[in-house]
Order: sequence, then structure tokens, then C-alpha cells
Amino acid sequence: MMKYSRILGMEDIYPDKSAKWDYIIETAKNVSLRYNYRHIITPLLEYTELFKRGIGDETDIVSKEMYTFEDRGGRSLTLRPEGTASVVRAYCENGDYNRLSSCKFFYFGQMFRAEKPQKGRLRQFNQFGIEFFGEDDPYYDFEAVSLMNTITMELKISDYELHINSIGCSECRPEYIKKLKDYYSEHLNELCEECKRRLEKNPLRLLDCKNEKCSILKNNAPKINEHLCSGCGNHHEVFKNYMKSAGIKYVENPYLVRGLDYYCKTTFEFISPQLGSQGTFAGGGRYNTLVEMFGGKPTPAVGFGAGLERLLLIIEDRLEVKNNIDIYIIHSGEQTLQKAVQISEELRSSGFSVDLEPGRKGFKSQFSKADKWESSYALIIGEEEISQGKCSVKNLSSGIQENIEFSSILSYFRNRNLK
RNA sequence: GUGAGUGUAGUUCAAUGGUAGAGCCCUGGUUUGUGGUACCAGUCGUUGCGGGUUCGAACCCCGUCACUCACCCCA
Repeated sequence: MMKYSRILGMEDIYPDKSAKWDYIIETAKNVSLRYNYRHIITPLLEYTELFKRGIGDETDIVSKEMYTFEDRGGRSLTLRPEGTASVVRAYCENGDYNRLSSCKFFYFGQMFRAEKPQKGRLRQFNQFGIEFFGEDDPYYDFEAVSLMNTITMELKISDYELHINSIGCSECRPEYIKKLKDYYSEHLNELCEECKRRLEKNPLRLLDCKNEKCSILKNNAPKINEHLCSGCGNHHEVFKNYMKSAGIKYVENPYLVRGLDYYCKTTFEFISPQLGSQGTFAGGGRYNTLVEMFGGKPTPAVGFGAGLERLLLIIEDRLEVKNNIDIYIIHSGEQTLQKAVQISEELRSSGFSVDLEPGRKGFKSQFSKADKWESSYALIIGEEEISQGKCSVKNLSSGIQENIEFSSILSYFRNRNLK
């Protein structure tokens, strides 16, 4: 029996999965660069206060899900539970708000939340995300959604829904929340226990209770999109117009409220039916006051986070990612092995993926290994070949084998357009 | 934090109180220098752990640990 095991909620991603993982990352990175977003890398640890202020003291993430500890100097540090707060901190700390390269960012990274693990939810998980700083223009809300939509399409994910909503701003939201509270207070005894608490603590959350009675109440509850101020209402309309002209399909979901305190105006979620109860694989929205809250120059912003593990769950059974090698070298030991090693090094330097095994195994076993690695070619260097100054190349999908001079190996493979 | 379910070979799973088994994987052979397909053979276990009931427990009971799913909340 093994001595050590993984920590609960933290997983190992083995090569059969990691090829698809890398493909997701490559896709996200390529799409981001095409939208002119630039890579930002921030630390895994931040002062605890950053997340308390940024995400909100009362949120579940901060109140019970953070990995927090003291360093040797007695300062409270926290493993980041999400990406936005760190990027905003970096943006403020950099201070040069006019620098061209400091307004469009994308990031990858591990996040940590001490929740009970389940499908699509881990304690250490990975997010890809983008953040845009500097404009309140709804075009950028659209750009964020469009960027994620493009990634989703390029990953060949087709059965998903994009839900959008506006949750108003500091002007119109308090008024709406008052109306919502008034409405639910009239139906207090019809609410489930949980919702009675929500009414005081976080009234917006009343809208996504799954309890049957509460759902019925929800249908007649005041809807936020009917109570937006003119600024927010207009912002939302312009946002939707961009979506329509780009042909991005969406579902207007007046019940979409998001759990982090900093959001305002546009919120959105990408939802897949594949993921069980954790359907959201990307979510975000606008946050116009966070930069200021962190002591920066007042700067509107918009962004989203996407869960890499959730994306992997969606594509893993449906998307084939090429994961083979170019050339497997087969030899019969001794001098042929020396020659094989020499050639493998040359081929690798020239960009081909090459493998071989030093042990003296039969050709059958070596061919079988070549097949298991799904090698495109087998390069055979045996006693016969050496004595003729040649080697044999077998195309493993067609089965065709030919003899070539040692000196022409590189040009042979270069002309075959591998990869 | 709450609730439910599951722990058997490397892996996926059988075996409903009476000798722990199969597919896949792996190794070898049919084919001594040619892979994939086929056929043949072989290796693989303190049934998560501890206790109890019983002539006898993978199976029933209690405890414990681990994992999974769900609630809450979120990516």
C-alpha cells in the first residue's frame, strides 16, 4: 500500500489528460492575444486584507473558504481564491495608468478554496481570466464575452448557454433591493428557512433558490432589469446590440446574480449541461469601483474567470488532441544503439519528437512500443542496415518501408511535413 | 458545515453467508529482424482499516478512514 496520498480536493493531471489541458491553455492564450490582451502573472499569495476588501467580508469565499495563515513575521497571508483582486492590486501598484500595455490582461493560475469537493469543484483549481481597465463603455463588456465565446467555440463546445443580466449600480440597485425585500417580506411564511436568512444577509440570492415554493415566488418578484436607472438601462441595451450584431446568442436571465461583491451593471455566465450541478464554466462582469476601493485612480473595469478543470470535463470525452511522436528508433543493440542515439539527438535538435529504448529488446517489442506511442515513423537501424551504410524507414500508418542513406535522414523527414 | 452513496488485482467491474473471478493493461509465445488484428499462455489480492455476530463474512452489525455525488456557494 502506498504511504502518501493526494490532499483532499487537489488532483494530479496525468499525461493522457494534460494534452487536452495544454490545448485549452493554448487556445485561451491564442484567442486572448488576438483580442490584444497581454499576459500578466501575479503571486499566489497576497495579504489577507486584499481579498477581504475586494471580494467582500460577508461572502462565503472570504468568510469560510480561504486558505489563510500567518507568515513568520505574523502577517496574515492567503492563497488566492480568485484572480481579479490580485490583478487589480497589481494594476494599482504599478501606478502608470496611462501605459498602453496596462489595460488589457489575461492570466492563468491556481486558485484555492477550502470547500467540500465535488464534480467540477476542487480545492486547488485553475482559472483562466481576463481583465480590462479604463473604460465604462459597454463595448468592453461585449469584448470580454466575445473573447470567451470564441474560446468556447474553438474548443468545439456547442451545447452551452450564455446567460446575461445587469445588476445595476450604486444608484439603482439599493432601490431595487428595497423593492425585493418588501416583496419577499410580504410572503415571509412561504419562504424556506435558508431564504429567510438570505432576506437579511444577501437579498439578491433569494432569486436563485431552487426550493419549489421559493421558485414560484420568484416568478412574481420584481425583476432587476425593469428597475435599472437610465444609465444602467442604456448600458445594457448597447451591450446587447453589440452581441446581436456579432451574432452571439444569449439568454437574458434576470435572476443571474453573482456572488462577489464587486460586480455592477453587466454580469454573465457560460453554462454547460455536462457539468452536473456546477454548470458554470466561466463567469464575470463589470466592476467599476474596485480599483478606487484599492486606492487607485477611479477606473472602470470588466473581466471574467473561466474554470480550466470544468472546461476539461466538458471536452475530455469529445475532443481528440494529437499526442503522438514523430519517430521511434529501433535498433539491435551495441554499435547500432550508438548510431541510434546519435541520430536521435540530431533529429531532436531539428525539432522532431523522437524516442527509443536502450535495452536489447526484440524488434517485435520495439515496434509494439512505437505503436503504443502512436509514432508516425519507425526508423530501423540494425546490423544489416549498418553494413550497407543505410537505415530503413517505415511509415507506420501505411506500412510502407524504404531504405535511405544515413546522410539523408534529416531531409527525408523534413520533406514529410510532420506535425 | 449538512445529507446520501461507494470502498474487491495496476485499472474497470463480478461474486447476496460456503474454494475471491472476468475484461482491459502488462509479460511471453504462435512470427528467433517488423507494430496495429487474431489465437494461446503467464503474472497480479492481507476484499480500505479495526472490532463484533456466525461452524463459516467481500457479503450482516458497530466504529473508523478514504473517495464520490449532492446541499450551501462558486470557476
